[in-house]
Amino acid sequence: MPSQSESAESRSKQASGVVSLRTLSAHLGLSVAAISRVLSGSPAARSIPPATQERIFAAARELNYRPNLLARSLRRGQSTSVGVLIPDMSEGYSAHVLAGIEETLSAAGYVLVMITHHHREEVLAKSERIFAERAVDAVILVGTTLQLYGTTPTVTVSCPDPHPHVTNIVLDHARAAELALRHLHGLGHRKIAVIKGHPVSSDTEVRWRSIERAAAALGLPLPPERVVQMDEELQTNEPGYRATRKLLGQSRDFSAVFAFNDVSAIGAVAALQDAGLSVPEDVSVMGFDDVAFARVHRPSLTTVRQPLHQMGVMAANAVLDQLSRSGEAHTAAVEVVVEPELMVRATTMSAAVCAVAAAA
Amino acid sequence: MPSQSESAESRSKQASGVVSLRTLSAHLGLSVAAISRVLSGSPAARSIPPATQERIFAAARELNYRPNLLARSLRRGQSTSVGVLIPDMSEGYSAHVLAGIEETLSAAGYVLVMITHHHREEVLAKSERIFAERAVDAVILVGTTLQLYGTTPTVTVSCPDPHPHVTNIVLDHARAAELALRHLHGLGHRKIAVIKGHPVSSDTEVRWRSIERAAAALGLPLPPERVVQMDEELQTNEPGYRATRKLLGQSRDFSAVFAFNDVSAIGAVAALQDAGLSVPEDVSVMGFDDVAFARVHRPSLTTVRQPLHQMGVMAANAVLDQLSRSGEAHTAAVEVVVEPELMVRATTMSAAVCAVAAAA
DNA sequence: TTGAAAGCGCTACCAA
DNA sequence: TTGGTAGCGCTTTCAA
Repeated sequence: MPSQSESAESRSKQASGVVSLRTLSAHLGLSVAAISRVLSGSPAARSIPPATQERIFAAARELNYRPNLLARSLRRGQSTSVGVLIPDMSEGYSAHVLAGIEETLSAAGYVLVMITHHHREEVLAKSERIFAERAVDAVILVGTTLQLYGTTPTVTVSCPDPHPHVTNIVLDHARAAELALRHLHGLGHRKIAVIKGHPVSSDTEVRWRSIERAAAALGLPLPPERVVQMDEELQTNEPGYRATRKLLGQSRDFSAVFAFNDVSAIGAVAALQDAGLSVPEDVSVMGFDDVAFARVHRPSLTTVRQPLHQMGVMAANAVLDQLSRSGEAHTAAVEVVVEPELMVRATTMSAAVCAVAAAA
Repeated sequence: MPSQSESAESRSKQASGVVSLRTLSAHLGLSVAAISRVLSGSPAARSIPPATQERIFAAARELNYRPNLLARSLRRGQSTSVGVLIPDMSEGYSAHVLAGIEETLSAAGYVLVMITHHHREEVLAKSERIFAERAVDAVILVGTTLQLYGTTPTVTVSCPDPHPHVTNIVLDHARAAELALRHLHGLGHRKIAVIKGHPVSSDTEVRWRSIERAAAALGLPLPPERVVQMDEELQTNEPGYRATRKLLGQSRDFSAVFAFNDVSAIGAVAALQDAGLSVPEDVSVMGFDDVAFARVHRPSLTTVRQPLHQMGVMAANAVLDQLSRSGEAHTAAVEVVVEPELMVRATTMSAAVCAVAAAA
């Protein structure tokens, strides 16, 4: 009824049907400020009587009020959004990590600003602009060479370049290589071939160095003719297939193949079979990552499991943690190391062992 | 040098280091309005001399100016963001569609506001609030029962409920069923078992009805004992494995299995093999979707291909199309029908056929 | 050709 | 306990 409110109401473009604080203000005869305090859960709301608060909540519900987060973000200087830079999203590795990130951050009310770069330099360069324009509160990089975004809190997953102000979630690569090679060694393998990743993959270098060290520790030689590198970053089995063909051309003097990841391991199995070898009877194959189809594939794939989903969750939590105490001194460099796990399946089991396992 | 600019400068919180139009204004001695016109590519910029424009661009580059899209969105009443509601993102189907959406929309300067609902009712309900608060310009629903978001332009992919104002990208299910059954029929199969999808999957009903019709047209009976339904929505091979076990318990009188999707087809292959049957010698198996591992799996999976990536691209383009002519009358209901494609691979080839194919 | 100013919806400061 | 109001950074009329 207050005519003053009426005029405020008509001044606004209510024809558009958007319910703002002004709409509620006119409806309730209360100030915009009071309503904002109550609905945004501001600490200042404590000084407003419960009866009034209830009236405000009721009106908000009735008129279906939605705060405009763009306006809130502009005012508060934070957008409750997090930038995510990832090579790809339609393949296993990224998808698992991304799911963990998404789940955690959206539960906390955040929204993702996702960029998939497909390892293209121009997209990486553009990412800074996009994140800045959208005013993301933080950035998560997955499997990507480090990009720095000024003072924006940054968390990385499996990024090769450590940096004093960036939290990095990394696998214990030394342990991973040890698990894999020790397992093969334990099965009696002494001549092990290795498929290195494509140079563009962020884990390629560190993985290879870890394998070299673990092999040396076990006294396993890694002569050049038993090492091949993938010629493409494609997330299909083809690069692994081709790499294994090349390997077979260089040498047949090996009894096990340690592939860069699961998808290339599947390609390796196919190439070995096409060459008339059987897996695991003639050659054992070991994958890496434990993506969904590693278990599903026949023969099921022995692999070193990276807890990818959990790594996504950890990255998201690291972001939330940094954002929650953004007033404090810059946190020291953190490297969160996660543990790999050996998943023993059919591709490293002899037929006899398989039968026993199936019976169990 | 203009002291007036100086004061404008100092009034602002330049200590924060954020370069806004005001910063540029102070730097250049030009009005905020003029700079905005030039940098935002407004048509009004044509009335500004090239020399001045160049000066403005130079300063923007030099000071690394980034427009604040939050502020722009607030002012313009559109956010250049699109909401995407999807069951899951870490499995094949959604990931392929999502990749197409992401690729297309991010090339157009849009950002996604993604919600994964995992078929949980409360998340679906919450989605409206999230999209409204973030002021998305449009919404894309993937494999989800229709949600209506007021006047927000909406495009759906594989959604069961047509609606007069919603563009729906759908597969030609009749054609898909016909392709699959005709192929099996052509191989001589007369007793075909079917694994129906879980009731929660948006394609389950329409897929089943199409199969019934195509089977009738070919004179193929579908007795209840040769039909099973998946008991879970999980995107692993397990529901398909269990369904096939159940099927084998009900009947062994079939020579082919048409699974609901690729992942359940893989489960079916495993279950058949575990029951001592070989694929495709004893039983042929047909999948649906053609996700990445259908080709990679051994035996490789014959399947009905949905152009999932392309469907994502089409959905994104439909959104862009609607947004570009938002002044015009509401476009009529559109149903974009995409064509399935039969991918013949090993699981429906007899050993003899396989050998021929491998030689080719 | 350029600038002043209103205002998008919100929050937070300062008064009352 | 409540309200007025400045202002986040931007675009866009309206004037000059």
